[in-house]
Amino acid sequence: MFSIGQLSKATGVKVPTIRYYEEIGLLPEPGRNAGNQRRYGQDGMDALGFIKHARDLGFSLEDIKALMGLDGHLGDDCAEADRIARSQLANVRDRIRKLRQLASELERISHLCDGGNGGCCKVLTALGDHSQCAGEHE
Amino acid sequence: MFSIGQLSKATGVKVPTIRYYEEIGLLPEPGRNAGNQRRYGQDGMDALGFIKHARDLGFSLEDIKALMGLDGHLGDDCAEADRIARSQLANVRDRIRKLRQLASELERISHLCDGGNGGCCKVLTALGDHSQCAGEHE
DNA sequence: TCTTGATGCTCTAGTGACTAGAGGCCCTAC
DNA sequence: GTAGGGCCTCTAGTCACTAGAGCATCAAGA
Repeated sequence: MFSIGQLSKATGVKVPTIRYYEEIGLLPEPGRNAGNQRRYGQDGMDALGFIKHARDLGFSLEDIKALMGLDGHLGDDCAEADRIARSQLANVRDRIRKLRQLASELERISHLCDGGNGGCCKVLTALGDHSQCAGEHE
Repeated sequence: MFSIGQLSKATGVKVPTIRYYEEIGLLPEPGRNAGNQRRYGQDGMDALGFIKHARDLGFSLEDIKALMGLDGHLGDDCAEADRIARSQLANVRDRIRKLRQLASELERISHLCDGGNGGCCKVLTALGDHSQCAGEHE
């Protein structure tokens, strides 16, 4: 049996966050000891590990709830789990694409200040004027 | 003079968002007409354009507030504007790096389901087990 | 056994950047 | 004059936590 603090250390999820996951129904309510403190078994550890990993991969708590719901009847809903994973992948790729455009524009803006005091300060002007941007962003 | 709705259409910032920016002191309070409705001049339009563009570039409202504060005394604080822009660039690059790792892991996980029913369903298992991951993420 | 300090408990409120809705007032065009 | 769209304020909700208050419990050492 693990205390909430041990669970936290083992998974890297902070204590208040664990209680929050329980509150919103993501993590099943564990048993309590005589002093009303939470006591977790291996299943609680596994569930929290699943959540942590999926969160690190950028899944929303809503998605994770759906994924965990599938866990009971795996065979049938493999397609559903796959769908969620693929949609998350598309999401991540889209974010990368947008961020690349932002980075290139920020580079352009930063270079305006390279010469020291000479061409300064075009940074604020560039930020105020989208028409100077090479491509579309957002 | 523009109404809040006209400003919204021109800049692409939603009406409640404009009021929100005013509430938090990012956008200066405009004048009002006889019926207590906001009326903006070109300066309001420019300020909102600046905010919009900087938001699209991923700057926080806090950063934008700092950037706009510099506007009055540009010469001196070019260095500060440049510092904020560069730190934002570093930030974006870091997010891209992390997202690339996530994408590659998500690709790996998605491929587990490629064969249809054969190897199904490893997706949920993979999500639950970080030790299967090739690299570090987050 | 007693004490001490870490850990645990519940509850409320705050974060950032909005978004939604209620209930009412104003403006413009017909 | 009236219809309907736009505008007003205010409150509360979103997501995924985070912080703090004020108190109870636990484990280890004296």
